Amino acid sequence: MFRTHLCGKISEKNLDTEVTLSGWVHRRRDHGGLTFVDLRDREGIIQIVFNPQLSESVHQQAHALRSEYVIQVTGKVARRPKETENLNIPTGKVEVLAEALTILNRAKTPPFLIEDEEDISDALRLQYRYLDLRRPAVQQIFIRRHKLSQAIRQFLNDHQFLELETPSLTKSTPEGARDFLVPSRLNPGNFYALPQSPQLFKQILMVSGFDRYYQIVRCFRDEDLRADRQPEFTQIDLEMSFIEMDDILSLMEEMILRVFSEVCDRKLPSPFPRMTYAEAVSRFGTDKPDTRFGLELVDLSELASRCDFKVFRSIVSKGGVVNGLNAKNLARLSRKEIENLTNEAIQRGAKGLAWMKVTEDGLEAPITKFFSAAQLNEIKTTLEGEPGDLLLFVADKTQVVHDVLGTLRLSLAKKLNLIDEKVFNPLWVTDFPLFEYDAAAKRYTAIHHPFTSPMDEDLPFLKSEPLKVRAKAYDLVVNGVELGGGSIRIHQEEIQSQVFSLLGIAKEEAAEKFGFLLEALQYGAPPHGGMAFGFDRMVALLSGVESIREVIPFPKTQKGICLMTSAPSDVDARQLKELHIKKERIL
RNA sequence: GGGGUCGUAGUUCAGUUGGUUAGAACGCCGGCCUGUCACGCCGGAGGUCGCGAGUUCGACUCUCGUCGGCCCCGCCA
Repeated sequence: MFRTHLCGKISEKNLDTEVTLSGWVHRRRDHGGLTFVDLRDREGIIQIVFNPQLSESVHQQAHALRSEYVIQVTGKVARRPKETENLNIPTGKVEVLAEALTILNRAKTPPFLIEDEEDISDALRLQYRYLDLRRPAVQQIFIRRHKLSQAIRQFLNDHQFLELETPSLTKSTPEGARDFLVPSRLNPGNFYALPQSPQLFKQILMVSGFDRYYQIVRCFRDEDLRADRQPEFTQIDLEMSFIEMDDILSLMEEMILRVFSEVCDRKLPSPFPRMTYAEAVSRFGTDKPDTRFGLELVDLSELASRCDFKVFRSIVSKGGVVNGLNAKNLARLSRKEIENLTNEAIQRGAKGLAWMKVTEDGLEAPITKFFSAAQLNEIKTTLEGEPGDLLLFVADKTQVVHDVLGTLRLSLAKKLNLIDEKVFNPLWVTDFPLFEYDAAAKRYTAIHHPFTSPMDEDLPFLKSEPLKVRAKAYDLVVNGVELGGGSIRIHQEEIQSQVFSLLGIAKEEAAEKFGFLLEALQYGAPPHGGMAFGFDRMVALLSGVESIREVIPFPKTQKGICLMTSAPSDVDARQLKELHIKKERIL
């Protein structure tokens, strides 16, 4: 038997009992006469004392111990002498007096210390991920990840959802992200695709009558990586029949409330506020607003159209907009610092950044001369300017203005320390447009996906003004992070055909690409809808880390490489031959 | 595909205007030490300055290229 207890679980309850522990040597403090070893396992750390008075030979053995050796120790649990208690660790009131020691395995000196605070480069951590994962703080993240998935499963099980599996080797579809392809040996020249999500399958499961489905499932997208994007990631995927939007929003809200409270003891405001897409974009410049702070965008187009500042006036007359943002207390910024803000704006696509400082005497800036006293006062009032504030303005096409000020808003909030890291601000964003217009391709594209149902009252606009049609789609945004999204699906073939034709997908093409779904919808599809959450993002949010790499056991670098295994790699010529694949360098 | 940033001992980092022997801390190795817990003290080893080319009498330092990590744009529910 390797052990009777876990290191971190030893307490005063075990006093005077003999225990056997197995674990890693966290640290050794060799005093010559007396040697202390901190023994670590998943549950924590316990101090082992090697005393020559207890056993000369075991004390001698302990001299050979080194960091990360795997050992087994047997001894009595004893209360520590009063003045030597260590209240920094949970087991700090007791220690184990070693009577026997077995070195189960030696260890090379690790490339970095197995310590929570160690500041190690990402590259090294990922190369030696197994050592990185040994760090207690890192393990906590994965324990939390486990608890979260269990809590979600339990909630969904309690609500009559069935966990059903969908294929990982499936069919490539044209919409959305780039597919990862898998060559088929049995079908020369043909490829499977790894699923971007189980979207089509879960709808078909509804047609089959399973009523409620869920899966915590791996998804794949072959796009460039970001801090919050990995080529393979995990979704909480679910779908329900005979429900409307409000049914699903309230159930999902209940789920989030419950699991956040169970896993991290976090209480969220309830009910979650709701905001339309239009409102989110006009107030925050984005469809995933961080509502933990103000700095909202204010539309000044009307005022701009009647001022003497040519830049503003001409942009408005050409159909653009002018928005302002009050950067509280930033009038102290130097010209250089304002220039930095301007550069940030320009990087985001603005032509420039106009500004005014609010002083006791009113607004001050080179451009104030283009405005009447009344107009200046109006600007100040509208933006709620108080002395010491800096007012920023961007004039451009609507999307550019929103994009620039939305980004600036976030970076200013960081700069001004306006974000309370302890707060979770959930928000439902609803009433998304169904389509957007792709000017380059001269066609409409689906904002969510092509199976999203239009709102009933907007159906008349499908033919006349497609951009006016709103979707039965919804996103859950927390602190500016899009945690999940979903929609009520189209279950009627006629509407689906109309949408396809607007998307420029010909009947034959639609039939070829996802004919199986279209056909299924004709055999009595129930009204249905669903949602998918980014599970990695959820764990990251609950763990307070920026990158989802931190919450994925074996993540890939920005170039899509696994530094531990060196995947992807070259393969044997024979393997390629079997797959009917020939490599050719395309220059 | 593009922009930014970083790369020096096992690790984290410093390194002056381009100057001769590249430093610190931690870690590692050896010794001493019976109440430490980031133990302490003494001593020691450890470097292709990411790689390649160029400029120069001389390059860690300047230039160009290249490789890799990270952040972002494009791309992406």
